[in-house]
Amino acid sequence: MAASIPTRRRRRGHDPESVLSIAVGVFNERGYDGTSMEDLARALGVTKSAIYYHVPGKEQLLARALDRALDGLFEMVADERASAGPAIDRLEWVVRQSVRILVERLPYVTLLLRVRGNSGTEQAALERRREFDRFVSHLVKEAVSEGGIRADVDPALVTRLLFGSVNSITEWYQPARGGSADDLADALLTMTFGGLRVA
Amino acid sequence: MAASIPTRRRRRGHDPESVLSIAVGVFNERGYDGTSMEDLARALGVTKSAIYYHVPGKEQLLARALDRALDGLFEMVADERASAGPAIDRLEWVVRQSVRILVERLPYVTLLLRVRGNSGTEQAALERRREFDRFVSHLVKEAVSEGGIRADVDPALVTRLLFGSVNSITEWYQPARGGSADDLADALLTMTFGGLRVA
DNA sequence: GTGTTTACCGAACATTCGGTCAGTTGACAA
DNA sequence: TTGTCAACTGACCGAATGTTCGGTAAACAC
Repeated sequence: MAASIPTRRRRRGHDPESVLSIAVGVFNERGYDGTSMEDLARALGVTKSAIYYHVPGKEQLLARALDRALDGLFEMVADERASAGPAIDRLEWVVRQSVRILVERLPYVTLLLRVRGNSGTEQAALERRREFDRFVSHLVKEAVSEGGIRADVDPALVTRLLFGSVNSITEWYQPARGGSADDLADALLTMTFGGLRVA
Repeated sequence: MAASIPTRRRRRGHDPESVLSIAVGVFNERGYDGTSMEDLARALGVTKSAIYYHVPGKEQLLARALDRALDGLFEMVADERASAGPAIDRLEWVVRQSVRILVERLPYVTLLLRVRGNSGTEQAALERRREFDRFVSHLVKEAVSEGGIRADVDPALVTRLLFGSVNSITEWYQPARGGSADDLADALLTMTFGGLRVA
């Protein structure tokens, strides 16, 4: 007789990681403030109080999720490819990597982009995000002054419009149906760097 | 004397309109779900219960705000300039008008773009919004097949990236400091239609 | 077997939520 | 002077909120 069929032997069981990933999913569906611990409990298949065995509370869940997104962005900025070479090439690389991170860590970045600063946790995340934005903005300015980007546009404005397009990916991208991160980045760079209009 | 026509002398105080515009401001600062009626009361300088003298409740406030944004978009779509002429020109016009509406009705559109469908009110707004998106998406497809827009990009994808850029305006535009809606639209169309890169 | 740990439940906590209602105020008309 | 009425207050309601805590069944270690 087959000694031990290990299926369903072990009790299901959550850990902080699985709680986080499921919670972030619900946060993105209903919004952080619109999500109650009861909602999370239902999604996890446990009672409210069980959540507190794995994580300290709702806000910690948010903090961990936001860090996961921000850490990705800052790891990229630290890469030498973000600091060496022609600014236009660095910008293209940063845009491409941003799309990659956004797709890889989709739920976490989605959550980050919806943060409004309602708590200390959110304000801290906003400040880190602004630091990233400043980095990119500086890059665009360099690209303009190096002649890689047309000079008849305001660099700060272009940065915002460009990353508005990048960040919008969180609003509609579905990993199952959409193309790869590279395909996305190709389309985005074609439009913003090359232009849509047929000459 | 036919002076029975009531001279509209108003006492100091609020009306449904002023309550709405202040409420939408708070909704955009803290998020709809993150805003309590107590928060609104504080911003209005009255007690919670005074709000109910002017409006039926919190969700009605949201519904009215969302309609104000959506009505603007659908009025534009109904204009003949959205339906007649080369698709590339119609698209440019729609983008330009979208920017204009977004700037004119900034707080209302901002609120609309953050709706996730948590209630019947929100779901109804989402459905109207999707209808608008479908209109624009169709316009891009036409522009591709008419040869106005390069054919090596997926029309649906381009629509999303393009309007991701447009919609991002709500995330950072400040009427006091930023340029006019026309300036914004110029920069946006320069980037997306003409391309950033110097040839 | 016994003891320990893991993962959870159910009840309760104080607080806040959106909303109701009887009553008050003060500007105005008569 | 009196009455009207728009605009508002303050007390309150039941429900929902995030969180705590005592207890417990199952899995594991010995």
